[in-house]
Amino acid sequence: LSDVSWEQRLREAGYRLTPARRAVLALLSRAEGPLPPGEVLRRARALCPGLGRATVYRTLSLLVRLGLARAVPGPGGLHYVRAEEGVHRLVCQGCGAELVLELCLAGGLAEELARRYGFSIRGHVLEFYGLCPDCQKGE
Amino acid sequence: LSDVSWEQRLREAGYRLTPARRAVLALLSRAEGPLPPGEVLRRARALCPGLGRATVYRTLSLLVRLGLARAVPGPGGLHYVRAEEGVHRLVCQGCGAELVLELCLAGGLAEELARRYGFSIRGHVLEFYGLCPDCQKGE
DNA sequence: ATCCATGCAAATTCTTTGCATCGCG
DNA sequence: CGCGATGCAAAGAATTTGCATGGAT
Repeated sequence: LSDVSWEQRLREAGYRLTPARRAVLALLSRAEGPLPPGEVLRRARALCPGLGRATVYRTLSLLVRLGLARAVPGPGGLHYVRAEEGVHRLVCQGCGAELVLELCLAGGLAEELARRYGFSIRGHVLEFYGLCPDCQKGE
Repeated sequence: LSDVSWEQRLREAGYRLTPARRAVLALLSRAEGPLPPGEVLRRARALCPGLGRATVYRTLSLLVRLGLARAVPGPGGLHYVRAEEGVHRLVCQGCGAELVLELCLAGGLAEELARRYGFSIRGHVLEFYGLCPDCQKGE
């Protein structure tokens, strides 16, 4: 998804394209991983000075509703990532270390689910949980 | 995972087996899906009257650390499920409706990840996000 | 008997809401 | 211009922490 198609999707759904939304959108695009709302605010202010906390929350939940972003469990609550077709992570339960995986095996499955349940599938999350080599020692 | 093996795992890790922990453990076992902490408290009090809110939070995060439970994104924050080998859901981004899926396709992959990254894999989450038939109309 | 775990309540942090104003379309 | 979107501040939830007490081992 390019930034342009994001903007189109907002418009299609009847929402306005504002500096605040552009900033959050752009920020999530560049982020290297899931971010908590507070961090989204901090970083987005570089792109949109004076941005308010409430707007970040409103924008994040709008983006999730539209399928442009996704919430994943993280330290201290929900973290947000740009919704690509799939999110694939390997997370250590000991230290929280996180690896982004390059695989994808859910494509065909998504189609079957769409058929079977009538869902329009927008994306998926595949996360593996375990202990990294270091944390296995401490166990 | 049976309740018994949960208890053993707590002990192995050097933690005490208390009524509060037993209650939360038992509750998650019977739950039909992920629950928010407040709901865990409400239900667990049936099994352990006088259970405190703080204890629920402490217990949930302990269970996650030990790999006995897992946090997933839900309305209003994190929800918790008993960690089985895998969690598989189909979630509507419009209304929050949730279907539990019976499939599993991650088994072989887990082994490869263990080999490649040295992780000890304890479980996984596979979630599909989209719009249910009803919410597609409103779009 | 020893400490870990608990319950309570306060402190802190996170999220939502109300409302006047601003600015996109 | 009109109405949706914003920022601020206050309200409301959710989560964490400190500490004296109770209970598991």
